[in-house]
Amino acid sequence: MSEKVTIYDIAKKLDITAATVSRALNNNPKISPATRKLVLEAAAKMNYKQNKLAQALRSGKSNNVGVIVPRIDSNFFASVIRGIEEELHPEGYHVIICQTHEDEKREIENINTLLNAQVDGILMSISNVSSENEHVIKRVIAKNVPLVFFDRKMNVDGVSSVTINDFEGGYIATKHLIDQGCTAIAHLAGDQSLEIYQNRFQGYKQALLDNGFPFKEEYVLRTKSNVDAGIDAAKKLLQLGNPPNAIFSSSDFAGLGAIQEIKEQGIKIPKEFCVVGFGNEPFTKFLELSISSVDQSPMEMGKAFSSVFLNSASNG
Amino acid sequence: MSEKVTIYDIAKKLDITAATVSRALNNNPKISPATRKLVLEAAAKMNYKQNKLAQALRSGKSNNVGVIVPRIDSNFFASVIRGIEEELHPEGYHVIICQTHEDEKREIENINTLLNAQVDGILMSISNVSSENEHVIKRVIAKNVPLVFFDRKMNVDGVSSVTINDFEGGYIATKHLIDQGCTAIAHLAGDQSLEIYQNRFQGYKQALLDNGFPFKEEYVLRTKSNVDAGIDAAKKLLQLGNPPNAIFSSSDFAGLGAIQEIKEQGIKIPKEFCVVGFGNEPFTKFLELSISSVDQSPMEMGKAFSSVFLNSASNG
DNA sequence: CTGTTAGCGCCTTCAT
DNA sequence: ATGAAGGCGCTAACAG
Repeated sequence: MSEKVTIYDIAKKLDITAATVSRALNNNPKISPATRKLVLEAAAKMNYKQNKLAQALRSGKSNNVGVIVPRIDSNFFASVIRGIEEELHPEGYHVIICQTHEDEKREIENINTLLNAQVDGILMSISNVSSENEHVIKRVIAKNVPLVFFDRKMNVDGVSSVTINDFEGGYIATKHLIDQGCTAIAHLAGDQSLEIYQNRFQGYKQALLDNGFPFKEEYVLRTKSNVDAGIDAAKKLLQLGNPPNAIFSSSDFAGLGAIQEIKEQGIKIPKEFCVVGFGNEPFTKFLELSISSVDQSPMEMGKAFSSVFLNSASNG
Repeated sequence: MSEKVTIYDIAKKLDITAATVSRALNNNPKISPATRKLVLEAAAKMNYKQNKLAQALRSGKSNNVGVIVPRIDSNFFASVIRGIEEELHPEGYHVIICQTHEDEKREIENINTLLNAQVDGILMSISNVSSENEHVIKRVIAKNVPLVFFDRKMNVDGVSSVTINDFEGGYIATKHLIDQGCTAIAHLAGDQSLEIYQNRFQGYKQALLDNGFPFKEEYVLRTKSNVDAGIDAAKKLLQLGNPPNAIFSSSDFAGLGAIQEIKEQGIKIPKEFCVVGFGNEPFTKFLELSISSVDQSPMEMGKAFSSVFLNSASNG
């Protein structure tokens, strides 16, 4: 039953003050080597552990950062978090996870809870763009808590963001299909209120334009990022009088659904039809060339956030 | 610049005491409806947010739980965490993530940091069984911090654990292969110092025995849980004078590697060779029957932990 | 029903 | 180099 050991316990045992113990423990220069040694030894013997909570209250610094993602069990988000954790752990920070499930209320609620928990920074991939959460986000800024967006962002003054170049990604993906000899390329566009999807869409358009292909409105379908949405979309596309022979999907999941449907209809992939996804979910690696995917390098994003954060933390 | 608003600020404005404000905010029965209303309104107007840190220090309860996993970017662990987060969020708890990368030092370090951060509970999938970490774990118990193992566990008095029945899983997987007509079944066993791998191995043995198949030592290879290890293992097995025609792999990743190598050698899966994995990484779903996998239901594990934890938290 | 007091564990002036 | 004192923000025990 090792009870709580505080600096007072050490002080009492050594017949000195808690202040002195604190100084010794914190490598304060104003202390004699002798007492420091004594304190350190006693601390070790008594198995003293600093109470981070008290320190946090005192210093106003919790050494925690919050990460808000739609869901954690997606390889992309998990990898981002891994990147953050690996970078920040050595600096003494912890990572607190929040999920929104794309729900705006939970998103706002999560920001507030993290603020109440006095996190030193917040990294988020926003689910919704609305005046509601814009309001909360402004409060984060007012509180001087470093906020960084990643992947899906929102343009707010004073907020950095870490994204890949989605325009370029969309461009490359489309160009890749063109290079493969595809002549009629459809696009599964995501939620167009989110900038990343807009940009991927623009990249797609630009690639068509630059390579002399016409842009056809009926080849663009807005889909959710899941397998079923991809199946539906593929069905619709294949029913067109002049169906496409390739798809650039904004999402790996939708792309996978499309592939399933296309195969289902007896069309050979990739001989007769090509699909490129976006996001690089690990399953894309095992589909034997039937789907390529633009890599978002999530680990790198996580690490990028960490340096942005550490910077603003030390300058703040 | 919305500065920190404390209960003292509210108290001053209303010309009452901080204690009264606190009571009003916490729905303490001993307070007049009138003052409560006043306080609540003022709090809202002044945009007061409770400082959880202060509350935590005061109450000795941080409302955080720590989760220690080898890595977070594995679908299995991510799903467990998702299960925990979903269950615990409504109860006001946060989830703090730590990764060990299978490193014993980081494992011990993580436990200590979580303890220092005053978490209310710890859920961990241990990487190593050693006297070192057994020592730290005993300290967790001594501190009365609820500790629950999941997936990979360790037998320590006073520690619950949440696992699937690995023995049964191994048994079912092997039986499945036998039912498919496989006659020579090899086993990629994991690290045998971990109980889950021992149990899967035992399940494998038992299934062979119960169905009249001989157990052959040379059919059992200890492998790490990654693709390369699976490739190596398959190479060795196929070089045997009497090679197997099926593999039960303790790990999906090793299983995948084995499949790659087997295909590489021109052997048809699943016609000539069957592989069953364990863990249910999502990619197994897209391999068109070439690999089956035992489902570990990670979300359920996460939820199971949560109820164990909430129980001990309320009884503790 | 409300005010007073005290302390959670730590650190940091201000003295000495 | 060390001690004394106060406060981070909150709540619980004790008065009244």
